[in-house]
Amino acid sequence: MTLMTASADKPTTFVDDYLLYQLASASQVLSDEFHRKVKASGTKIHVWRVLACVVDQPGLMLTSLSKLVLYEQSRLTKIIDQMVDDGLVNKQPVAGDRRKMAIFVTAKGQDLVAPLMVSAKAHESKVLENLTDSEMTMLKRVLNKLCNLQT
Amino acid sequence: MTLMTASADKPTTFVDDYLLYQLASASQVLSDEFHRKVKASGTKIHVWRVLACVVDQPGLMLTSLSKLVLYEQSRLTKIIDQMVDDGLVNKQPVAGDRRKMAIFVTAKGQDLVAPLMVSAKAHESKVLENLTDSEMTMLKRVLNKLCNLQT
DNA sequence: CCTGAAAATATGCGATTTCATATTAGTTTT
DNA sequence: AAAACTAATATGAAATCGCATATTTTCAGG
Repeated sequence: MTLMTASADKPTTFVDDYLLYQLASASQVLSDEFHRKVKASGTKIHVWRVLACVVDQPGLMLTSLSKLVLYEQSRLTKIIDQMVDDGLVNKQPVAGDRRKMAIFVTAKGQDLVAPLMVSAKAHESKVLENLTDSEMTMLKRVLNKLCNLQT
Repeated sequence: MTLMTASADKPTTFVDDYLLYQLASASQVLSDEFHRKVKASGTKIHVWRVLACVVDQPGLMLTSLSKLVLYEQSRLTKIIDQMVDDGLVNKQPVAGDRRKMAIFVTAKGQDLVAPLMVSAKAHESKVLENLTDSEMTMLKRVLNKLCNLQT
């Protein structure tokens, strides 16, 4: 039999042994925890997310960035426009294709995101303290594997 | 040194080795995949989510259910009210505390959710085919551990 | 090059979500 | 047993999101 993942004594309910629920739950619980700090610092969650991604991969065009950030394109367009207004990022036309816009972080955006990235890594470390080294390594490896299955 | 999770050759970018991003990404990518099927069947995502949870743990009051479903309370109130109108669940006053409402699935709700749960498990199986048994076991165990850390 | 298809981004609007707070009910303290 | 506190749910207004679609530009075939 294949479905005996959880503790064998109590008959497992649906959601507790359903991978997509477990992923959503772990993601939400842990993210909410950190998001409280982000909000406390006066930054909106989506601004944090976008900045972290733009810093990570500067110069992406909107569509690619929307895949990285995991936000739908039209939503990201609106967020970016707002962030441009706020001086956090800028849109540069791409030479050779006048449709494309490359997104870069500004100095102001850098200043905003830098401490948050430090804080994010600190929070992550705290979370990971609860796992063994091998658990952590395997978790990250498996998560990456899962992400790259997308059909 | 502690932060060497990803392949040691390419200098890892921030998000790719950041647990909260990996969790969010895996969750979104895999959920979106299944959500396409849910939408195709004409059911809203949040209706699917709530039904699966109510079937799983019938009779929870709104607040407890909102924690299980991972939806904010006032949002769940509105969703449940709509679902009551649609005959998918019902709210029963709880004896002994007139504030509380216990949520149960109706026969119509059952009929709607049953095939989706089968489909969900089938989708999960397909996803899990890409992992070894020990990877799967450990993944689910670690995810549960992470969820229960919440401060 | 002209036409039709595809890609990248933008936009309008309806629907959903969130936030703060109201309301009602139970609990505790004195 | 009144006052103050806490808990459970509801509600209204503002913000956000998502869908469908428009617009502009590039690409591919004949």
